[in-house]
Amino acid sequence: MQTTTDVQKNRVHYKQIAQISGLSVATISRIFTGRAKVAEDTKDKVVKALAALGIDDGLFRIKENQRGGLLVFNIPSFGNPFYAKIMSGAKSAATQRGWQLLVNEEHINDSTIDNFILLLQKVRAAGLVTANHVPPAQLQRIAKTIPLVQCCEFDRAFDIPYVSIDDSMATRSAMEYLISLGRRNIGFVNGPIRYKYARERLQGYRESMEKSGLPMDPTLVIQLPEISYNLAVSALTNIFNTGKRPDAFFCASDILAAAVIKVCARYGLKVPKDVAVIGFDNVDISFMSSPTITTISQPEFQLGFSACELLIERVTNGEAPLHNIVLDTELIVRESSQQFTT
Amino acid sequence: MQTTTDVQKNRVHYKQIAQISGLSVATISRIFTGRAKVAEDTKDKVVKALAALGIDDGLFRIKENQRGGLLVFNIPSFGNPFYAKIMSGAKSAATQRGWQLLVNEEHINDSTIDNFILLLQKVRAAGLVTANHVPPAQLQRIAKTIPLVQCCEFDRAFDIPYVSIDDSMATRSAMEYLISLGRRNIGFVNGPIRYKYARERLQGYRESMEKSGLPMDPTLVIQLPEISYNLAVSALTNIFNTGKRPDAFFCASDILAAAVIKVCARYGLKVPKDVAVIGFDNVDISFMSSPTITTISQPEFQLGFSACELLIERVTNGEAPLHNIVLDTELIVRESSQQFTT
DNA sequence: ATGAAAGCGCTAACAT
DNA sequence: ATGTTAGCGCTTTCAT
Repeated sequence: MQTTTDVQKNRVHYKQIAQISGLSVATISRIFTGRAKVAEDTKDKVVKALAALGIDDGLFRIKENQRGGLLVFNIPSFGNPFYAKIMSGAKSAATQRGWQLLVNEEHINDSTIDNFILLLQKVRAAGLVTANHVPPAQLQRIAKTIPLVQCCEFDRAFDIPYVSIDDSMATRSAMEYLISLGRRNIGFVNGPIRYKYARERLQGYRESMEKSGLPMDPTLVIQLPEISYNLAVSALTNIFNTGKRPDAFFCASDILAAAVIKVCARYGLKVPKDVAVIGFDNVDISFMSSPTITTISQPEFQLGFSACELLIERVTNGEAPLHNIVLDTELIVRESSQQFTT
Repeated sequence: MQTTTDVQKNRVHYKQIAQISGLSVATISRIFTGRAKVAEDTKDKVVKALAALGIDDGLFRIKENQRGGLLVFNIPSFGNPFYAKIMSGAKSAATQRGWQLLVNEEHINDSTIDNFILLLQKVRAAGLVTANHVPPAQLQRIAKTIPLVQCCEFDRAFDIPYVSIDDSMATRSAMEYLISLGRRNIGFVNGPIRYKYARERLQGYRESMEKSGLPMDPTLVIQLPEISYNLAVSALTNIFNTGKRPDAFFCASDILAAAVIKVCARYGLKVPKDVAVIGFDNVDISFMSSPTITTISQPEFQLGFSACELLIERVTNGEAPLHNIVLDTELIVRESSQQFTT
């Protein structure tokens, strides 16, 4: 037996297959590693031997086993639908090239990093994509352990490649649109500031307000400790209770935009007439809600796809030159910001 | 070198560690397998040796490596938020017991099964939970390959344990509630009929209608090929275009309920006054939507947790007696079904 | 293309 | 608790 902690029992050994098929263990080894030519006839013998051992997937395993290994995609939360399409994209890229991809949900920080690295070792992951915010110390530690690509959220510090968007620019385009509609008293509902995307969106918001000479009301800038509908509802209720009546909200997530719309309804404010609302991510909720939500669409599928491609490149090509990818976003105008709705 | 396709390079060998630490390979082996006692001093030596080799996670790896292996949780779609909490539950159960859990998204059928089994082999999965509909042939094949537990969706055919709810009963309770509100002309928007849950919910719907002596209009029973908001909108638009005006809809998913509400709004029908709507799953959208959606809540976290527990039991305890778990559901009444809303 | 046999990495049995 | 040594499974080399 080998390294494994031996949880999987009843493992079939080459010796057995060799005996049943009348071949040598060397040939069996060659077949499964795919590192040498074997005759079709010989393969057939092995397939039959496997069948006799109650393993019916022999043929495929033989054909495909020589290809890529396992990649892990880590996300902070299954609950945020933003990641769904990203992972579909990543999975496509992996499958196309004969690699496997599995997904892990974990907030990576000082207290979880040990177990996380253990996980990567245990499954013999060949590479990792993170869509998380990872504190610098942990990021560096991971990068030492395994080929790494950052997706969406990233840190430029350690020359780790990333695939992302320009959050600041995307935010400015949405803000300029809001301002062009005549909105002046614009609030901002943001996610956790430890995320780079949150810092960049905040910066984009500030720049747009300043550039247009609009006064910024700090009480209208909400920093939530996480992307949470309920937390956003509470925070906005507090604001409205103070009597403030902004005429627009830019939100760092569609989920937060949905919360704004809900609270507006409770206070008898019409969206978009009284309050225009813009979200971020173009998640399903943005077109299911009433009114439908104007939002910034990220190329999620492509983000995941490119991240995975980049990772495979790095895993196979050792020390390829570092290159990053920045993809375009798109403002999708829906009911929550239009002046006149049907 | 061993079995591995050798994608991961630069592997550290026990011999190296032994030389640097001045110990024997046997001791290194003992430390990593955890199958024998080793002195703390000795461990320290190894930790230092690992550090010298640029591996900084040595200590933890040593401490924890003796524990469980890898479990895989397979779901049909990342896009359906219903699975988010299930996976959190499963992950908790795994972590508590020192097992690792990764998630895979795959529709399992005749054309994907080979690659899927290859995946399980490649990552050396010790066990599998499926939340998918898996056709009988593929289900049997998987069960031969690896310890298996079914979660939510299941097939009784091959004595594979499952953790689920009573879909038929849950549906009847919702239907009885609708009927008690005086609704008589009740439509049903269902998911793909290949899913057992869809068949059971349809049956529950039929039984309730019959029991109450209500006439069933087959054109008001919609079978969608997948849980899709857009498909539901189209189907409902067709119905409303024919002039039909049911006074309630029971939906096999909150996503479909959201679609009903949207289409009702387009046709000037008030929810719940003109049309009462009930969904299924208590997904986030159900309380974000306006009106909020009455729904059947499943104990998602517990479903995932129990499925994972059951799996670990089966993996470790070989031939434990088969036992299944059926958990309770709860009807959560919200605005979309209440006669008088604020 | 295949087998025989040597080599390698890991584990287990035995001795201390 | 640790080292020695035998043994096992897999890969690779060499010969055919």
